[in-house]
Amino acid sequence: MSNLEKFYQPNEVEPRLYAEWERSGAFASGRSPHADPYTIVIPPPNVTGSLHMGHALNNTLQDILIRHARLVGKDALWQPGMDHAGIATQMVVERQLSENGESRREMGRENFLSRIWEWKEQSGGTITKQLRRLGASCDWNRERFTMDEGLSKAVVEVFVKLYSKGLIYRDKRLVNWDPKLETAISDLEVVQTETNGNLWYFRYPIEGINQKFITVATTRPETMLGDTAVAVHPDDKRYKGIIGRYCLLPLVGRRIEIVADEYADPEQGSGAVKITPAHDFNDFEVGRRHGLDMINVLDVRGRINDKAPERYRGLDRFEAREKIISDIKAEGLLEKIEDHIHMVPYGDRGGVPIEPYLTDQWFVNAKELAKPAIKAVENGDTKFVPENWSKTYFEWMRNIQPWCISRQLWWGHQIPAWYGPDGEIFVALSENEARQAAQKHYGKITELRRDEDVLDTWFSSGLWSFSTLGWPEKTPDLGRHYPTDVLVTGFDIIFFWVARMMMLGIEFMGEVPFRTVYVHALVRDENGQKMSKSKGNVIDPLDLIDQYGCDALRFTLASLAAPGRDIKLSAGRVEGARNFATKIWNAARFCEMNNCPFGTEFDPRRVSQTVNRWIIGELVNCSTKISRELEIFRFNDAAQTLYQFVWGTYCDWYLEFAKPLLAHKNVNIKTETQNTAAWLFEQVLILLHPFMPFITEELYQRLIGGEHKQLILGCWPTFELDLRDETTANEIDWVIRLITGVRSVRAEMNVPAGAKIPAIIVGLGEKDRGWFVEHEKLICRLARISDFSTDETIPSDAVQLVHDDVTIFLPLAAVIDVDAEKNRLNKEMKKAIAEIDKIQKKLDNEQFLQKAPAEVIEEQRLRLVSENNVKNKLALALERLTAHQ
RNA sequence: GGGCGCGUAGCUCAGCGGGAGAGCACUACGUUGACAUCGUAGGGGUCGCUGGUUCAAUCCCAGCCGCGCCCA
Repeated sequence: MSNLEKFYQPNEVEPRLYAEWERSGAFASGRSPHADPYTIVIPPPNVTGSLHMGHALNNTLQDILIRHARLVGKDALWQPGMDHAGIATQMVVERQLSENGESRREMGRENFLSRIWEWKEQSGGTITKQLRRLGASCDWNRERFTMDEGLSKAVVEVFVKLYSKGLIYRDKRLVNWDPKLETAISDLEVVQTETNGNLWYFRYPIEGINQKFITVATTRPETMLGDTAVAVHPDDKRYKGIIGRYCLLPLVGRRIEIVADEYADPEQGSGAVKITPAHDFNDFEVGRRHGLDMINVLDVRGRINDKAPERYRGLDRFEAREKIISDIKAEGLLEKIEDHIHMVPYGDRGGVPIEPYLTDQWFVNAKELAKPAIKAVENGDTKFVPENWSKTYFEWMRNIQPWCISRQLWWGHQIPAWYGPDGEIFVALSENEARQAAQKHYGKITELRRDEDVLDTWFSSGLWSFSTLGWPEKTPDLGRHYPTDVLVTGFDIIFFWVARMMMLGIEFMGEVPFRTVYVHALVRDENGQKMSKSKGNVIDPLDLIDQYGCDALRFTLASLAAPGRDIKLSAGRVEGARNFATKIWNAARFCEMNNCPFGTEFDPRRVSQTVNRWIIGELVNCSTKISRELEIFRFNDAAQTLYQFVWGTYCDWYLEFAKPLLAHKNVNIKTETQNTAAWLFEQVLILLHPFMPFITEELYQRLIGGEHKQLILGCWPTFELDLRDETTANEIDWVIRLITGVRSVRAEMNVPAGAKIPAIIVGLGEKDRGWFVEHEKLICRLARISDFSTDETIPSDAVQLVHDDVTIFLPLAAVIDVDAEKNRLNKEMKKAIAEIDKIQKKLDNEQFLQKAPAEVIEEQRLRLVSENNVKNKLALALERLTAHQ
């Protein structure tokens, strides 16, 4: 009997084992100070976040790498943590406040921030608990947060240094402005959304020519209040005569010049385009080229400000749009309205259309920082896997824009800049230093005002790869774990995060932050749709864990993680992986029932039984493959290799082969097989552990007993390749194919599965005779043969199976349908002949013989011989059948 | 418009120069003492289309058709 329950119970096992791992310090790095370090920093999830499928995939892959590294004896560090998610967090807490009728402005900055910290303590970081459910073996004692003291220090340090090098500067530029959140946001946080809108054609009167107009088309009429020019293409004949003249801006009355600029597209609309430099990125450039005024007509909330005529002031931008249209119409200046599909930029957090908005902000000179970051990928200091993603990286980096890093929020790292009364800027590590600098500058103690803005969250997460290791202190960790080995991430944050870590890592550490960037795909639903709340097709990884167990989910994600292709996830797939877990569990029960002694010394070299030697050889193959596949991040291949080996080889064949040996009366044979089965299973558990940590740990501990250490801290097997011997592999392959062949014929002939039938084997040569003799009993057992005769007298009415050089006769006089049997043999014959034709054609081709490599030719010759062999045997069989008739 | 990628069995996908593969689904049979969350066997593919390179193309190249994604 077995001590193991009939089924594996993930819900019981997972929390128990995880707690044990964590408590025992199994995740902690630094346990083997002399081993090579292996380091991964987690892409920090938002403090507001909760686990979705993308996280599940991302962290499963990281955990596989980390657990593998740990098992191969490296000093593995998986550095966990979260980022403070400036906008998202502030929104969450503000929403809470408004439910209580409070507002952040009323309570003031300090109170608001302490409320956020309170919130963080209570409900922030849900995701780190969820990562535990995923089995993530992060070194939790080292968990960091972008707003904690050390990381904040790093942020200030970086800001000050970059400022002093001129790489951070203050500038008045157009930025993406979110009127709902009242802050600048980054280009990357803007989602271009296709929208059904209109194109309004307005007629602007030309000054000095009665009743003459120039027509401009716009998708945003309200911006006309800030127009400072109309542009036409210099080659556009229609407008040649009026370049340099002025029009009178309707409703406003301002004189604006008609300028020639190639930005105006003669094909678009009327060919003339209104220019609003303060409210459009393209117009901004035109404005710069022509020295135009930049008139900002909106306030921070997107309402018309007092730069506009009185009657529009205070109107929301969309109310203003309506009013302007109707006013223009009333003046008879509305030429026409067309339907128009165009892209409207939305803020991805606030969800409202963003405005290009002219303000003073802090910028990073990204172009400068990008130079070495581009070079590092060009010369291979950092490699992308799949390699193709480097193109995306280059594309972005080579066209990089100044990075606006200031945000008009309260939650975040406040910018370490102070202003004097005259606007003089003092950037310093502390207020004290700023004061001293100011005193020096002004020659007296001067009141300073600190910049109220905070930094973009990505500014601090850009430092993640070294700030988490203790920088700016010169910690031993920094020397040991930087550069990290691999960054595992989705392609969607190559720009946000990877690029910025590259730039900042190189700038401050003098070296790339990671050797490899492994970019995985997106997880979609089973129809290939992106999962989204609005579509209602979100699959919650925690639900799948509840339903099928964590290992099943992990194994599924790993199997589907083929490079360069998105993952279509369905529950059916996870169910399959759950079944795999059950299979593993039952293999363990089998070993246990057969008293296989786990945890004992075993020397695979001292094994005598062929099937035992064979499975050891297969294991060597399997483990070599997996090591290689993990090394090159082929998670899907590694998962498949494991699945195939455990289920298709170990369970389907080896355990079946082992059954008679486990019941053998020769104690040596029995013991050897018990030992082999147990040892092999232990190796399998280790190989599986990175993918399926819970079931493997559970079985390891249950089977091997308390005094042994945990599997998580076990030792990844390495084998000498000569443990596998090809002769044995060929031998068992011959046996397997023979058994399969007999089974196949039986099924086709409708022999009842339970019936044992006799067989005659003919044509054994020296080599296969030995194989046959050794495995006869096994073949009988697995092919349900009552007994074999090697008598050369050929029975007159039998089904004939051609197997390499031998023919097997199954005397099935009673069941044989001669025609059906003829058909069967003819079908095989046809196949053989087709193959022979193909090969013969090749071998008859002079060019082939001349140009193909010798081993290819030889291979074809061998194939021809063996196919001919089969063909002759089949011919013989057909002949016999006809004779019988 | 620029860039990246994908069209291989009913579905999801590996393979990517020399014998078309896996899982799931499907069909038939099956309680042989690990496992029905299982076993055994089987059917099913002009590898999107058209050209080219090559002794040889699902694989390389070009064009086309269909479908995604990213950036403007």
